[in-house]
Amino acid sequence: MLGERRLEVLRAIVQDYVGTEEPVGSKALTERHNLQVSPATVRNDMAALEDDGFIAQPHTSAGRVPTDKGYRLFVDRLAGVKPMTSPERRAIQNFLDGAVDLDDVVGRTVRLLAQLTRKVAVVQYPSLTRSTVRHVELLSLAPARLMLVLITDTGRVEQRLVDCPAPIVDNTVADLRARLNSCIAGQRFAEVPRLVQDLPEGFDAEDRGTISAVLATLLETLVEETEERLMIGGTANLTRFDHDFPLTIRPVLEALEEQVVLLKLLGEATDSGMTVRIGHENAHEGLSSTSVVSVGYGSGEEAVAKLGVVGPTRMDYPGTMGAVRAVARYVGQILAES
Amino acid sequence: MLGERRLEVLRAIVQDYVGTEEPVGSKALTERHNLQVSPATVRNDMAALEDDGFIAQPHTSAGRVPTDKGYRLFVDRLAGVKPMTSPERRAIQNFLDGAVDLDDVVGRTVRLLAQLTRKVAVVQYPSLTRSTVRHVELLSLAPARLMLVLITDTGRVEQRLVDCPAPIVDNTVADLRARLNSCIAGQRFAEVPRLVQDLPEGFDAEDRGTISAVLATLLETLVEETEERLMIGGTANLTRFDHDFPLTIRPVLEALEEQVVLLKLLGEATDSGMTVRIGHENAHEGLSSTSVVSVGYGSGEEAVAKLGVVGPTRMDYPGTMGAVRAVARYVGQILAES
DNA sequence: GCCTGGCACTCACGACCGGGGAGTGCCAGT
DNA sequence: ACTGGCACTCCCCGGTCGTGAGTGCCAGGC
Repeated sequence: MLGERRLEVLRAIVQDYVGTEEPVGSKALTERHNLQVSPATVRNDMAALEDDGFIAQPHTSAGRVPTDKGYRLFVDRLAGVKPMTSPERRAIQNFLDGAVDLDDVVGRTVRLLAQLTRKVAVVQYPSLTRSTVRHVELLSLAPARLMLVLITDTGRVEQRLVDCPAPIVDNTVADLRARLNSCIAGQRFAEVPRLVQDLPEGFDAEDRGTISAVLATLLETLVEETEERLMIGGTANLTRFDHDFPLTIRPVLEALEEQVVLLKLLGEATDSGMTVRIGHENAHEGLSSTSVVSVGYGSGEEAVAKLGVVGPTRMDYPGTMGAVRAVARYVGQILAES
Repeated sequence: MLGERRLEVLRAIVQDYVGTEEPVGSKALTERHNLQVSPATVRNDMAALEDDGFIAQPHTSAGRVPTDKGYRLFVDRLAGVKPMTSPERRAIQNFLDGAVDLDDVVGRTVRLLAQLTRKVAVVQYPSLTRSTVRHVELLSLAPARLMLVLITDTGRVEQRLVDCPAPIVDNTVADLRARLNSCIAGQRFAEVPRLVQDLPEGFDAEDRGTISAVLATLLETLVEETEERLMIGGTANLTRFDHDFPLTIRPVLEALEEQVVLLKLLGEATDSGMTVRIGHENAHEGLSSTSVVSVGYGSGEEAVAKLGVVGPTRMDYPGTMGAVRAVARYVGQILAES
């Protein structure tokens, strides 16, 4: 049962608080925003908003501060996504265009996001689950030792050593390489296990053990590398908001070092659209006074990975969301080109 | 002109200060360490040490604190390297033994160092400059597009796309691959430019452009990848000593994000033995109240890369140096095995 | 019924103050 | 050359107090 004006008051409180970093009072509100009512009226609205849990006061007779719930309402109903200006867009594109390989793309993206949002940036490497195999290479390093190299369409390269149960001749290796490639090149990872299933049958019995070892390693690589890697940056920005939370910076840093936590964090984001997790909505308690803005990105229609930023709950949501969305788009483009 | 006892006093001051994190006074010193003299005598020594710039007092009539110069003398002449206990050694070895590939080795090393020293850990990827080529692979992705994959003896894999000036047939690719490998496999990177110099001459004129492109890319890769990558971890440990430097943590984080700075930092370390850079000895001003302990590591005799930790100048130097040295040794072993 | 101005009340914050204590420098004595 | 004594310095800690922003509530006006 929130009146239109009350929502307006909440919006004003969020905006002012984000700007000033100080609890905002009724008088200041009426002055800065032209709500056409008196402070007293605003006070009534504030009392109501507080009853509903959207705002809170740090101490009796201090100004009001938005709660997690208040921010939630703000992002859901009151705030749009602030689009980037065209100079900004150009800067993003220019910066990302200079990348030479996948590591560089991810590295640049992290730096860009961190700089743009002045927050901690997290970028997941493009996932292999939805990727396709570009090429598989087999090299014999020693009579009974092979190296398996897997190249994906996102430009990622993975290599594994394979110890063979029996020596294998180069011709067989070449044969296996050719068959493997004709079998799975261009195919999605998910399809690979099915496709290689019958492969050993075309070979001599003595080589089958080796073939199986190779295939086992290949499948293992596909699974293992589905556990994503990620890159983070901009941790120095944590100090930008630490005077509010001198105690909180520690658990945040700790959480950021645990890849598992971060992957889960990004993973929670729904595939389509942007996800904003505010304060206690984050499962990890070290992040209970931070918000996470994340979005999927990809070279095609589907998202192949996620990226996002971690900042204080008191953040400029529209601006941050705009930056995150813009960066995600351009990274997608870059990946599609390469 | 420092008497034996004065050195002893300095050592005691450093040890106490590192332990208590508080300026240490003459009385406390005589109590905790059995210097067989009275506080007054110690005061005289302290005055002399202060005149020589080894210690300082934060305020008049507070205790003394070691200066950078004091720490320097301490590590140079007063402190040994504290060896790890054998359970610790075993733990290190066990932890590192579980690594599956190079990334994993480096990742584990960073975590281990950070945990062991409770400081920020920095580990450089094994350098390619002294590495040897294990294998070069060439794949044709499209009629006029090749992929070059370089595999090193340290298990590192680099790939590059090569756009060919003219289409090239698979046979030629295979031929080139074979010749390249027989030419440079097992050779040091530094030798490669000389070795491949005459390679194009064995091929048809029409393919020479492509061959040159491939070789150019190969050499470029060797150079580019000599610019090292590195991994850092344990930044959460910064908060462990930040109550001393609440202002300083920011520039430290910033310095840590600049790979260039870090590489230079590690690079300064001499190849043999451990290097300790104390406070202002570090070129980067953001690190002027931190010390860096670094050492080279490698699979053979020579160091292929460096690793180290960054912590407050007030650190347990013997213990830290012991941990760093031990980790470097075991990483070297692991690399040699793989 | 909703909005407004007025009013008394609450508290965080910063300034000020004063005692206690750890530490120092110096000096005279052994 | 070392020691004990002594006066001095100054940080730190706790308590007090004034100020000001902000609040809740109430009575009155549109």
